[in-house]
This record gives sequence, C-alpha cells and structure tokens, in this order.
Amino acid sequence: MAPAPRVGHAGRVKIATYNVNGINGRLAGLLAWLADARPDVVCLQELKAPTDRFPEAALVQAGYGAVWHGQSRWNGVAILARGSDPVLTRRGLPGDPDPAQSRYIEAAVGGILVASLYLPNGNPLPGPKFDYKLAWFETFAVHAAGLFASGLPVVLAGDYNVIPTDFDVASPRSVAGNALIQPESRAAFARVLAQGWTDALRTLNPDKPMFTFWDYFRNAFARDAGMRLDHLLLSAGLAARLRAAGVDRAVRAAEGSSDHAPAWIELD
DNA sequence: ATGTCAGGTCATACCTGA
Repeated sequence: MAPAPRVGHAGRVKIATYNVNGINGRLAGLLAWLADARPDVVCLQELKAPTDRFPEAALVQAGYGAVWHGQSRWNGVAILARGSDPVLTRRGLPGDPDPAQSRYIEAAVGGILVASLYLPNGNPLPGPKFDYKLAWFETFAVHAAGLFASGLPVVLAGDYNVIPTDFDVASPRSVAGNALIQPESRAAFARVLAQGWTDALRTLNPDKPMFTFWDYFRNAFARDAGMRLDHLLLSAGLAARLRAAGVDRAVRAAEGSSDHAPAWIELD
C-alpha cells in the first residue's frame, strides 16, 4: 500500500524545482516523490530525453499536466501542474547563444508565470563552456528584468549552477576552480537578484545551508558535502506571499536518485 | 587528481557532460 500523501496547507500553492537527471531512467522515483510531496507546480531540469520521449502518459496518470522542451542526451526542461495543463508562454530563452540547447521553458499556471531553467554548468574553465555559461546568464538577466518590470507574479525556478556564497557549499576550497563558484558566476547571479528578486530558500532559512546537490563522488551525500545550486526567485508580489521553503533531502537519499534533491516553496 | 552517474553509439565498450 502506498503511503498516505501529506496533506498540504489549505489555500497554499506549493512550487518545486527538481533537477531529475534523466526523467526516464528515474521516473519511478519522480512519481513516488510527486505522490508523497504533492507539489502543485514542478519545474524539472536535465530531462535527458528528446521531446518525443517525454513520459507524458505516466505524468497524466499521476494527475499532472505538462509542457516540456526536450533534447537528445542532455539538458531538457519541463513544467508540471497538478490537476491542470500549464499554458505555455515561451519555449527556449529568447536570444539563447546556442538555441539547440533546451534550457528554458515558461508557462502560466494558476495565475502565476513560472519559468523552469537549466543554466549551463560552465566547466571546464577557462574555455567555450564557461563563456557560454556567462553569455547565457547575461541573456537570461535581460529576460528576467523584463519579467520583473512587468509586475506579474513570477517564479524563476531551476538549476542555476551557481553557489551564491561560501555559506552555500560545504567546502568552498574544494571547489575553488569550479565554474559554479567563480566570481563571474556569482556576480551574474547577484546582478539578477539586484533586479529585485527574492531568493526564497535563503530568505526563509538564513541559518541553514539548504544544500540541493551532492556529488555522486566520494560519498558526498553521506558526508553532507553538498552545495545549494537550485533556486526559486520570486517577484515582489509573490515574495510577500512566501510562507515556507525547504529541500526534500530524503529524495536524494533514495537508491538510484538524481544527484540533486527537490527544493520547494509554499505561497499563500 | 580522485571518482560516479546517464544516455548515446562507428552498441555489449567507450564516449561526453555533469
């Protein structure tokens, strides 16, 4: 018998972001988490599936409508909505320096504009991958500025592949040469925040690391050698409605898990 | 430097990206 789903707070909307690292290979774990956590909206990254191999039927069976932007082998993003179909507003980041990479999708769900993004990792550096990361970040920042200025209720959720501060990683020294922690990467993230966005997990949890990623290497999860890479940025109107935020670490602990855990928020 | 995943193919072993 399946465990009874947790009952959500009445009148709240729960929005999650999860780098699933292969939606077909890890579908069973994704469905188990959806049944247990019952998020209303889910932003997924690293589908690692072409558009025609997205497991739509299984998600519909689980009660979720979906829009997605697939790509063979790598990347791929999606937005799920419990009990409704997300209304697609944009597939692909406008002006993406490499439009062949599926890293951005945007949809309206229940009166909120939701973006699911997968920012380039950027390793190794220096080199074209790090250049692409920074170029993508700048392009995204332009789009984000327009969204913030619109005054619409917006959440920008996804794997930003940025460790915002030294508090967001177990051992800053061990990743000193990594693209995730370079001053240029952090400055780009800070510039987006400075537009007025609220970093939901950090705002409600100022004293906890709130890691969302643990490497498969060197037993990182057991040592809690993690990083906070997955972020939910809220527009001004939504920030005023923020009531709860967390990370479902148990999902990362499961056999065959993604190297990320879902991060979530609840809005009034 | 180390080492572990997934998905793909000049496929049952090796490659890339992370």
